[in-house]
Amino acid sequence: MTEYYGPTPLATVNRLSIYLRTLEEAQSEGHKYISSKSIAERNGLTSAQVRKDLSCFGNFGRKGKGYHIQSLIQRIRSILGINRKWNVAIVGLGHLGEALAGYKGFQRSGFDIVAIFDIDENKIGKKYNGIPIFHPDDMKKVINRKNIQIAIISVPASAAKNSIEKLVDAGIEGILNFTDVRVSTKDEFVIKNVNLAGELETIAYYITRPDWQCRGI
Amino acid sequence: MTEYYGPTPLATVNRLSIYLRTLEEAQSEGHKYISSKSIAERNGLTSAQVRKDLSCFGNFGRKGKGYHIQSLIQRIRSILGINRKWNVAIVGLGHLGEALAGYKGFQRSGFDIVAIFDIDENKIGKKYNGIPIFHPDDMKKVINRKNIQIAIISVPASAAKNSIEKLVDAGIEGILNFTDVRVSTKDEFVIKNVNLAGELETIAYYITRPDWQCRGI
DNA sequence: AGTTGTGAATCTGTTCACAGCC
DNA sequence: GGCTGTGAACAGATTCACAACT
Repeated sequence: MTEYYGPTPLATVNRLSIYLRTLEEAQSEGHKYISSKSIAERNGLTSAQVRKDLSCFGNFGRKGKGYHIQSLIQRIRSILGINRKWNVAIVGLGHLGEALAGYKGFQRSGFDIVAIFDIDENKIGKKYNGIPIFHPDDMKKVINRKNIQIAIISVPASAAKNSIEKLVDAGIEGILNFTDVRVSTKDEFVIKNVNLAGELETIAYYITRPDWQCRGI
Repeated sequence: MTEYYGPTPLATVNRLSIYLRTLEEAQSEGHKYISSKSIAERNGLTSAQVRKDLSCFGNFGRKGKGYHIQSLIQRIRSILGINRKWNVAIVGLGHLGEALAGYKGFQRSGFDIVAIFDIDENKIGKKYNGIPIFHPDDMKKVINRKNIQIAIISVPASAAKNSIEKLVDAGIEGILNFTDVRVSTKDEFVIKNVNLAGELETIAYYITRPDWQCRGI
């Protein structure tokens, strides 16, 4: 029996979210236990990979039986750190910002969007989807007062760098960045970049080169 | 000199989009040449990685000088398959669908959104952002008539599986999937999944475990 | 029989370090 | 001196295969 569960592969962390959704799905189908094989099949993975991923965090399974869904859900939520509430801000209320502010999936994982920042004077002081809108100059104040840990950036590329600096200055802990801008920083925060055009470009690449096959990416 | 540029690492393909944006940025700053070191620094990568990535596709650089920006942009666009137009459909005109339909970044890379599908009778026959809205039952007809290669799925999870099946049946070549649903398929199409809640969950994980350090993800 | 957990083997991707060219 | 391109070394992630348990 292994006692030390050391640095976890980044790839494993990314898959935990997928496992969580699979478990919730299996539970809603009325299952009590699920095997690594079933988790794998539902996601186009191998069962060995599922077992190895989960074994990074402990011995959750029962041989011959599989994993107890209810308790594995709790475990994964705890591992991911979503067995609590997170306060989230959205910076930039364009189309994308509106979509993210209205996205139901965030609430379900314990992410509460509690503030929006935008430079449009017509929006400031009002609410969108029940969420108050502030001027970016008030970022530090609002982030501290509302105890916001994570920000989602959906501003135009030209405003991105400045927004990130302001957020870091305000003491934000994590940033989900939807702009093209990439920061290389030594500061103490976590940043994850999502490049929407890049996703389509990757698809175009694989369509163009069907021989170098790679279906699910 | 290597003549065969074989199966390219998936990770490399993903970075090509980043390089492309970096090159466009450097060009707009007035540069003619750029070194692998500069590309790397702008993105928090190593210069060796940039060189190795680019060397997958040919010898584009000039020793002692760097890469000619203008021609490297053309090369990468050609490699990615975006030196042409792609016709794209959006399936599901909720908040996210609207955001994607209005997203400027797609146009810039040659992705034209030419059709939207939604079940809302009040929307069908109208336009959003100048893009005509159709009933999903007409998918096969519209996709063929408008020569659509790629679809973006932003429907509720409950409708996702059906939408994917309809798209594949209509002969779609690539799908960008924003729903939780994962398909494991043997069919001849490329699918890429983007999990928005999962992105935030990964951030929560790394905030919760600051010791297992990993800043830019 | 069915399934987990895991060491070993394999595969994939990154970094090093330097020859070769400008 | 500066920079690319790349083989070799290294690190990371996946798959194999099987002992152990129910």
